[in-house]
Amino acid sequence: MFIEIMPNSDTPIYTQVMYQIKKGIVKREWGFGEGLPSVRSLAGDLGINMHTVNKAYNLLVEEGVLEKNKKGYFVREKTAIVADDKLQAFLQEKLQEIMIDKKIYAISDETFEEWSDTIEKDFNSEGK
Amino acid sequence: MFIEIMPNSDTPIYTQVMYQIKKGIVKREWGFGEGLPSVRSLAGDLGINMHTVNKAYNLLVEEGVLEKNKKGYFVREKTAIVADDKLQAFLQEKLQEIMIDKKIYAISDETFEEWSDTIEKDFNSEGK
Amino acid sequence: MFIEIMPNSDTPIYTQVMYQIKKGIVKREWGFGEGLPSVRSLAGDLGINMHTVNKAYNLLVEEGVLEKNKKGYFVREKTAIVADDKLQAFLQEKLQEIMIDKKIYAISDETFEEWSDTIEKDFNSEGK
Amino acid sequence: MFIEIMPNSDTPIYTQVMYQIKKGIVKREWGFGEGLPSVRSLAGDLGINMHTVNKAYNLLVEEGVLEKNKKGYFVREKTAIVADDKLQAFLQEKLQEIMIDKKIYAISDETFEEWSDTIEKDFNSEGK
DNA sequence: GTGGTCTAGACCACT
DNA sequence: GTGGTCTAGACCACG
Repeated sequence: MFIEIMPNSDTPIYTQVMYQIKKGIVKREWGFGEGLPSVRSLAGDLGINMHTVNKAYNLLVEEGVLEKNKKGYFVREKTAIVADDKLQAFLQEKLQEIMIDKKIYAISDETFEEWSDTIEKDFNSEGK
Repeated sequence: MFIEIMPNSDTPIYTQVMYQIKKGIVKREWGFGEGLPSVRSLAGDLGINMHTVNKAYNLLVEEGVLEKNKKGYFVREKTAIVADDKLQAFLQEKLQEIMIDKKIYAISDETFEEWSDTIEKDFNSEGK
Repeated sequence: MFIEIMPNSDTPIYTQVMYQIKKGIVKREWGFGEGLPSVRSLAGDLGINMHTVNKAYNLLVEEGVLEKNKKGYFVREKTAIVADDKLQAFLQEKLQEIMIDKKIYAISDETFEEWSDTIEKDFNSEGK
Repeated sequence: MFIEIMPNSDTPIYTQVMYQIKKGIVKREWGFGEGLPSVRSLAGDLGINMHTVNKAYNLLVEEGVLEKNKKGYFVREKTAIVADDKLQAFLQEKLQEIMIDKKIYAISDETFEEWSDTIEKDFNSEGK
């Protein structure tokens, strides 16, 4: 799996790590039940601090995406990942924000579709 | 126009104000060239800090949504509002995040459509 | 409120802080809705690190005991504090452990009652 | 005797083993003076590391619950098992924590009694 | 002034 | 070798 971090993005690093891991799961680069790299090794690979990775992992546990045991962190079984009310509200809010910006900046449906397709294709592309 | 602020949301207040204003424009509650409430009065109405409103207004000027002159802030002509590269990248990133969460939490296309429709309807509804 | 930390205890400091805060709520030294000391000031008072207090506060938010907004951390309304299954299982496990030790070490019911009474009295005593 | 280990519990495995053994003694599944399974065989049965069992056994010797001789580990005579100050303090602290949580989460006396009864019944039930 | 993020580095617990 | 805890200190975002 290729995790890319943009240190200068407005998005906090731990959030980026979270999404990159979720993306890896979506792309099936990590199967259910599979173990993730250790906190320290991933931190080393990405050139970031251990605590930052740790925070990302723990938040993913809270979200129900990962689980941890005494050996480390693992991808949880798919059946267990469910969006609670708070997360659904969060997604709806985010969706509304995008739709507002789409209107305000007069981004055409075509452009928007194009973006979606590119992302979707990325999901289905072979991981590294 | 009704601006609703959720003080306990994770979204910063100035961001909420920005989106509520943009939404007002989308809903045509504010026409192009129309003046916005003064920083002080809006802050008073919403019960928030003057600096917060000020920040929201100024960021909207930066984004090209508003313009400022000696009399105050005004909605800019529609033709002038264009998303620059940075904003486009930001929107694409946000779109990717939603799509990742949609997949991870196995949110059905139907549910997603439903959300979009609700938001869309809100855009076309009569503002209070 | 008097928070006492035992740096040499086996119990992690953040756990101690959590229980001291809950105890303060039980003793009604902190009312519902009341604000807690800032992360940094409490850390200063206790002579511990800011991050440790922060962790305690955030875990209490997860547990539903506190809530946070942009101004800081607050005691949540009592009605909202409910033990979920995991927490109930945890308490039952802990209860079983105590009962096992009670039997093994032949601690008399009288001694045990005495301990409970002392703790209960402490709950009802005037805070600092 | 049936020793059940929950690998995903927050409680360290050696602690779980310790309590399961104490529980076995309470349930009189192991009489005083009786020998315990060898470190290797128990570790094998439970599918855990030998060192982990070893640690549990040695800590129980320290606590005065077991004694060790050249032939292995044995349940010590009941009269010899006494809680020292440190252990008493530990139990009182644990008791206080449970009582705090009971109050905070508004767990009723009835529920609590029920839990105690269930545990007590387990103590008196026929072992496996 | 409040919390949030990130880093660097140390020591410990568990298996 | 894995994660957990704690510290010290810096910089930033928010209101």
